[in-house]
Amino acid sequence: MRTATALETGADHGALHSGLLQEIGGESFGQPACITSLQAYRAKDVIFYQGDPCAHLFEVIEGVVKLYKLTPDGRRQVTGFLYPGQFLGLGWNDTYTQTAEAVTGAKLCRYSRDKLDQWLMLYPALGRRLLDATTNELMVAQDQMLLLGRKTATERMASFIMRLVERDEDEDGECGDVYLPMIRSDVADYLGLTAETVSRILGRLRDSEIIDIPNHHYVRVLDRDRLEELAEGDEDRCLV
Amino acid sequence: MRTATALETGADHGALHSGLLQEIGGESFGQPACITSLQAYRAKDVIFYQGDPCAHLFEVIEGVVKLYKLTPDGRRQVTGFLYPGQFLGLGWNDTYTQTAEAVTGAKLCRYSRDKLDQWLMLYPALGRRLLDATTNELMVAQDQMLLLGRKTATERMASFIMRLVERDEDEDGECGDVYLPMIRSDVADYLGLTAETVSRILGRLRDSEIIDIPNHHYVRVLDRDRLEELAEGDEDRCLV
DNA sequence: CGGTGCTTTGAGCATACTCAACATCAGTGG
DNA sequence: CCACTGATGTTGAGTATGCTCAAAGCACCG
Repeated sequence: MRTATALETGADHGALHSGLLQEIGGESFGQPACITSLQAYRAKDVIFYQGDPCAHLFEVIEGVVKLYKLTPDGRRQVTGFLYPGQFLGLGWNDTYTQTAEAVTGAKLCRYSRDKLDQWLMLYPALGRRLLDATTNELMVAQDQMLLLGRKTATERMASFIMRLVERDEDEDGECGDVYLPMIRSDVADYLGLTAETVSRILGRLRDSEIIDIPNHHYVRVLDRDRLEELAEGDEDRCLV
Repeated sequence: MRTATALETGADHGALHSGLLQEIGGESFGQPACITSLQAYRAKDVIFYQGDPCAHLFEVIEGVVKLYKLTPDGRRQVTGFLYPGQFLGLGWNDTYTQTAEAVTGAKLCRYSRDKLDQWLMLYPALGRRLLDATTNELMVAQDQMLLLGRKTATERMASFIMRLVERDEDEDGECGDVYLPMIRSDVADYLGLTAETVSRILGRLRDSEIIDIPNHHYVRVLDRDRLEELAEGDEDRCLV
């Protein structure tokens, strides 16, 4: 397990992207090194398995990570794709309740759960930061429940693309193509569909000239308004 | 056993069930009254609407509350049924992202969000309590995503009943009938099904002698092992 | 009693799935 | 550079699960 080639570039950790530590005062805490270390993963490396004892909390610094759950007979539900600034291993259990796997090459900041527990009592701002991150994940999860429980395949795809578009806009005002680092079956397992259906719907959106698909890992949005309508599901619901 | 009737008058509030205040020291904070007040609701009363400005956080003291989201065209997804000790209005937004409605008569403790914000910086244990509650909700939400995205109608119903059974066992070691305060269409909107399908599956579970249904609001589990198998979905998947 | 709201049951249908074939792409080694 | 390989993506035909629509059965309550 934990194939993770963990290229510990532990030289310059601490400072660079770690929102968590910045929040509670950057380097000024004496030994940040004793609580944190930077880990590097290649695409498809597993960061932890569902069921592993969980001693760490991770923060994505760079790259994209997917979280998923499996049923005993192998069906899979991807519960989220995590981008820089998001946390893995939230949930203070003995073991992880899902598997985390790098989608792209990724760098994660790793925090000791024990230390974090202690620090939570000392630095309220740290607790506040974690609480905000967690409530945010919770609200995203609730949107996803609506998507999985009540939206059609087309609405799910449209919602998914719209979210990525909005993420890019928030991030860097960029309005270019949307990057899909994950493969079709990952998208399918995230949206509660099959890979075939994802492929078909993308094809239909392309034929309707709502999007263009320059290659398998990029989508260009041609008609944002129409896509948004489809995502919200206040209209026709289907296509063609 | 949580009968729906509850509606005692709030003469002796303050002390009784409020986990949040107990955690940070009970009455010893000077004016707990300035931050908290006990509210009573009847079944079907709306506590807040999706879109309302949100000035309060609520804790269920007694009764059952449902949370749901609506699409523009009226489809509904129930995101949770909340029991005593659980919080409504987690998520620090300007407005509530879902509607909260009492399923049974209910008593809620209401906290001012502004005060809570201040207190979070003063009392780390309070932040810790909220963080634990939120991560717990998040993990339940992730289980629900697996249910909505990848389980069959029968597995969804079995999972739902099993959760209620386990809740009752944790609560009071009780092994009697499971109480379903909500109506069929609430269950349907929680499980991503229709009321008809919920009814049909319950009927089939009854015919298979896995459960008995003494009346619309109670389910007796006759074959717990078989129900658990169905819930986990490692076998046949269907029934009959 | 006659409502009204909830539940159950049935018949037919639609959406997304399954299974299968084929196309395309990325990486590898000759 | 090309041929080979395995992984990924697309497309088609037929099917099944759960939905829609409709009607009838119940329970509760004035």
